[in-house]
Amino acid sequence: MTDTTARIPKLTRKGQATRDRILQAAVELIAERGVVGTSTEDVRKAARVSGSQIYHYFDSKQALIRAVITRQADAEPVPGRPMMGALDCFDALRAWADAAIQRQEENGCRGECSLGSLAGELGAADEDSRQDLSNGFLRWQGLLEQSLRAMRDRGDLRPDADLGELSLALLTALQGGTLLTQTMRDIRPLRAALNAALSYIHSFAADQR
Amino acid sequence: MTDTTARIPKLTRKGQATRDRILQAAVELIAERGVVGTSTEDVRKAARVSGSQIYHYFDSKQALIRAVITRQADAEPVPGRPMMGALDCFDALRAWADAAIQRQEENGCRGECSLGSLAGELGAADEDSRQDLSNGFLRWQGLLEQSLRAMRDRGDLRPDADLGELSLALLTALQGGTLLTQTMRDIRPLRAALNAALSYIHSFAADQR
DNA sequence: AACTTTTTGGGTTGCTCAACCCAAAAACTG
DNA sequence: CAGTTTTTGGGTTGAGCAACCCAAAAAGTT
Repeated sequence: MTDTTARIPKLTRKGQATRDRILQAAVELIAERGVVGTSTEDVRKAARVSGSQIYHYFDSKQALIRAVITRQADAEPVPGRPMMGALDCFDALRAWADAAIQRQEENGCRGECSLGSLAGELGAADEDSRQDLSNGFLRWQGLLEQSLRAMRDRGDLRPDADLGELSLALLTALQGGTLLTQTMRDIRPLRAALNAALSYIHSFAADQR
Repeated sequence: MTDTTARIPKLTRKGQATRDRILQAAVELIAERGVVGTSTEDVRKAARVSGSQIYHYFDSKQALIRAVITRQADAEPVPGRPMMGALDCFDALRAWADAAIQRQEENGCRGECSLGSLAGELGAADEDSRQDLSNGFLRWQGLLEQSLRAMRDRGDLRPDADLGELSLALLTALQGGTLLTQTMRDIRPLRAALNAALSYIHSFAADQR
C-alpha cells in the first residue's frame, strides 16, 4: 500500500495538530457533502488554515482523501463504541447494535462519512482508494470475528459456528442497513438489518433458548 | 417528484431510440467509472451521438443522472431475474439469491451501477437524487414484500411474520453484501449476507423442518 | 540566541467540464 | 411533397478547482 502520509521530515506537536485539524475538517465536510461536494478550498476554510497549508501536509487531494479513509478505518465501526474485548456475549452484541441504531436516529439518519459511504462514492472510481477501503473493511471484520471468537470460547456459540461468515454477515448488515437508512432517511432498514444479523448469529448459540 | 424526463413535445420511435441509447451509455459508463468519473462528453462518444444531442434530450447532467437512477429503479433488483409472481417459495428465493451471487462472480465482483452504488455516491450530495433513490429502494422493498406475502399466503411462512421487516432485511443484505463484495472484490461478503438473510427468513417458516 | 518549523496571504496556471448556441442537412411522418 | 423532427458538427463561455509558487513573518525548539 502506498504511503500517502509521510511527507514532512519532522512534525512538531503544533504541526501534528494542524494536520489533524485539516483531516478532521475533511472528515466532517465529507460526511455531509460527500467527497465530490468538498473542495480543498472548503477544507481550508473549515480548518481555518491559510493558503498552501493543505498542500504542505498532503501531497494532493487524493492523498487527503486516502488519509480520511484510513482515519475512518482505524476508528471503531460504531463510533464511540470500542469493541476490543468488550463484545463477548449476546447482550453486549445487542447493546452494540442498539448503539449503532441510536446514533443514526440522533443524526437524523444523515451521513457519517463511514467507510460504507466512502466505498460507494470511491470504490468504482479509484483503485488505490478501493484498496484502502477494502483493508478497512477487512480490519472491521477481524474485530467482529475476534468478538465472536471470544463468545465461542466462552461457550456462548457452538464450536462449529463459521465465525468468518458470521462476522461478514454482521458487517454487511451494518453497512447495508446504514446505506438504506441514510438514503431513505428512515431508521427501519438499519434496525431490520441488524435484527436479522443478530438473530442469525443467535441461531448458532450453544444453548438454544 | 420533479419530472426530469418530459422535455420534447413529441418523440418519434427514432427519437426514443436515441434517447435510450444515451441513457444506456450513461448506465454502462457509470457502472464502471462512477458518476463523477463520467463526463457528458464521454457519454456522447459512447452513445455515438454528436454535439448537442445530450442536451436535446436531457435538461442537464443532473437530469441525465436522475434518469439513470429511475431506469435502474424500475429494473429488477437482480438483473435478469424477474420477481413478479415468480418468487413464491423458499427454493425460488434461494435461486434468486444464487443468481445475484453468480452474477457478481461473473462480473469479477465489479460494479453494476445498481441503486446501491448510486446511493453511496449521490446520497449525501444531492437531495433530489436522494429522493429518487429512496423511491427506488421503496419499490424494491415492495416487490420483495409482495413475494414474501405470496409465500405466507401459500402457507410457507407463519402468519405472524413481519413481512416489512423481512423484506427490509433481505434488501439491506443484498445492498450491503454487494457493496462489500464490490469494494473487496471478493464474493464472500455477498454470499454471507444473503445466506444470513435467507436463513433469518427461513426461521419464520410455518413448518420448522 | 541560533535554528528550524510553521503559518500567513497573496498569488498563478492550466485543465476539465457543464451548459449552451446555431444553422444546415438528413430523416422521418402523414 | 410539405411539415416536422432529428441529427450533425462545429462552435463558445464561464465557472470551478487542483496544483503549485513564494517570500516574509510568527512560533516553536534546543
